[in-house]
Amino acid sequence: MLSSRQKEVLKLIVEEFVSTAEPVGSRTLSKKLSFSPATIRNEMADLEEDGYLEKTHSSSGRVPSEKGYHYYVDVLMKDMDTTLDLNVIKNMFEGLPSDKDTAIQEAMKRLSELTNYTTLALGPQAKFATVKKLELVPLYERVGVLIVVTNQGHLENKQITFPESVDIEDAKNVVSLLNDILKDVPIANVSEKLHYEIDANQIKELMDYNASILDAFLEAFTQFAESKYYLSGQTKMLDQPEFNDLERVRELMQFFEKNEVLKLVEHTENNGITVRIGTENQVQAMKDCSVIMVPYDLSDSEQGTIAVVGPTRMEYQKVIPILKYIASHLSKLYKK
Amino acid sequence: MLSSRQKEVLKLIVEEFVSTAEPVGSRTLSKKLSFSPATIRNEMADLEEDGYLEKTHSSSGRVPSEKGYHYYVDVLMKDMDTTLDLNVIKNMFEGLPSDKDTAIQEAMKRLSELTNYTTLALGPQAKFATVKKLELVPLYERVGVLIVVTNQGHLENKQITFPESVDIEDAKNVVSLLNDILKDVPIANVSEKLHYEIDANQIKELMDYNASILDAFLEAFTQFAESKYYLSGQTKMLDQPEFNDLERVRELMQFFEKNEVLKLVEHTENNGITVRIGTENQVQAMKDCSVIMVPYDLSDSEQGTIAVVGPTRMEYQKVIPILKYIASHLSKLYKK
DNA sequence: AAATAGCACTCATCACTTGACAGTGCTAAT
DNA sequence: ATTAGCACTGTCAAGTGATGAGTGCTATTT
Repeated sequence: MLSSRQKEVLKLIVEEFVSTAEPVGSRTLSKKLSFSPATIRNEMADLEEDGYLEKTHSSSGRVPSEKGYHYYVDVLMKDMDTTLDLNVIKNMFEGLPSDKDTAIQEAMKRLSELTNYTTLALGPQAKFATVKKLELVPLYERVGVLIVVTNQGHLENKQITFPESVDIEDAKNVVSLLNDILKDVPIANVSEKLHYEIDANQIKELMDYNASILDAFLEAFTQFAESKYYLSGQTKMLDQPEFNDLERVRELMQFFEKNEVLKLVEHTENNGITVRIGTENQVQAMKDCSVIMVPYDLSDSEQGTIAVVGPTRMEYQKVIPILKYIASHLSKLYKK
Repeated sequence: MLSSRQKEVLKLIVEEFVSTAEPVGSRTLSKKLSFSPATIRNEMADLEEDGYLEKTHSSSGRVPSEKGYHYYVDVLMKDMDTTLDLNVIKNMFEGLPSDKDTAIQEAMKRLSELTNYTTLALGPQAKFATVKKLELVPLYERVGVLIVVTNQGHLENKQITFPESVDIEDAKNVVSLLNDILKDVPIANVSEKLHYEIDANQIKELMDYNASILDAFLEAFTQFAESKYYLSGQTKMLDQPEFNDLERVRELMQFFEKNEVLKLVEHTENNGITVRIGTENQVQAMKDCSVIMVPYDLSDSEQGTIAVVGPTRMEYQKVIPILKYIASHLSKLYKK
């Protein structure tokens, strides 16, 4: 258990380091607290022993450790006044497009501008979506587009080229059959359901003579399950002094380029705000970064996640309240 | 007019510099040509006077200028044997997905891996596409999705929320009317046509009582005209020694992040291969980069562009033949 | 006349030293 | 319990000198 003076010191070190990016020395702190540098040094030595602080080299000032940051976020911030200036985020929701997907994308762009950190949004998970309608639009001979509309208004499409042996009218019949079978079936179960019905029912007759149509249909559905995400303000990260190393920048950009970003927001059981600091992210390229994430609801069946990514030396105090606010308001925005 | 020895020297300087990224000195060249360094120096001095070469500082080796690169690409390469090793690009087209869009995306990824440069693909321009079918799928009360399918199988969708005063059955009628009116109309002309018909015809009656439906329709179409592009291997650029400067990297990444990449491939009248070197790109962030681009056809009405982006010190000799090959084969791939 | 050897000169780069500076830990004094 | 004093440690920026690659020019060779 930390003494209240230790808390005070830790808090000031975190805040000072967050704003200056320089290790904090005892002299600096003695100006803000009415104790001499020597006293502060003793407190700092204790905090370091307990793992809340670290030194960059033997005679440097102190820097918060992951544990230190966590204590700040979990304990110290709770006692602080984190009401936020609504003027700041007022324009956050102004004039958002009516289309949900693009609205969230746009909101994340703004959030990135507002915070100067990289933001990540996981589109509403299609997991819970169900099939609303299937449609096959013939384009030209033996080529058509299969369109799947979900109950949430998302859609997926896939061009299908039929083998010569297939009559496009037959294909249309298949689609109309599928429509009956798959209506209101959750996307995740489509594949299963389809296989089941094929074995049991008359589709077999229709499909049997060419399995490739079915494959095309199935492919369209698996594609559908892939989750989409939007990354905004990747380059904000480059403005952080911790990324003035070329090797580091390359590692980071390669991480952003690969589709591994999703790993960052995996395993969020908690349905409030989650803060992952440094190595907690389990990703090499993010070992000195923090991710703050929060789920949001667009409707009863649509849930997504938004996240802010920055250096461990992140303005938690500023970002967390904003993120909370946004998550709750995104929900309201489309629920009514 | 350059003497044949000058050509030889220029060619070797370009190739040497391309592979080493170090200014080329006379001693290096004298090993490859049977002349003494002094002789080479004289030739280099002449080439510099004529603007084909540059020095990085008063006593450095020579580096090709933009003019030098251009001469290499336009003149010297013509005399060279540029038949390419088909084994290398053999797997380029293997197992590409049947969906055109993702196929091109995937092909560009492979091209980026193969060349180690950043690649850019402009999806088939929707400009020439015409409307094949409109569909309105009702989702729940007062909300529906409008789907537009083009003759090329692309589609666009937009969620529309109807005002209370609108009956969704009316909306369906409107769509069916629009279907008749807009069928086979080029996307680019839809807006015009729509306005014209509204003034002239019976839609007015249907729409008049709430203009916002129409606005939603129109918005869907303008959105549609936006061209999509795919950028692959952005970070390949970071492997180039010319980008070992942090400021430069930031500038580049910010350029990639903004949607300005399209500026690079604008104004390509030529319908063969186009090479833009350095400042020819008219973009600050690309002033020491080259872009090699080539149009491709997917069908009579679908045309796109693929491009390779790298430093001016690019392996033109390697990239140009590959790009030519790919462009012509992409065309064949889907034309049959 | 073309090619080359020789030489003085120019820059960039690298390793090294040096001094200023910010900070610490410890001990003794308050 | 707090603080003043002091020796010590590591970082950083500036300055220095040696090294080496490369040039331009001129005189000489072929």
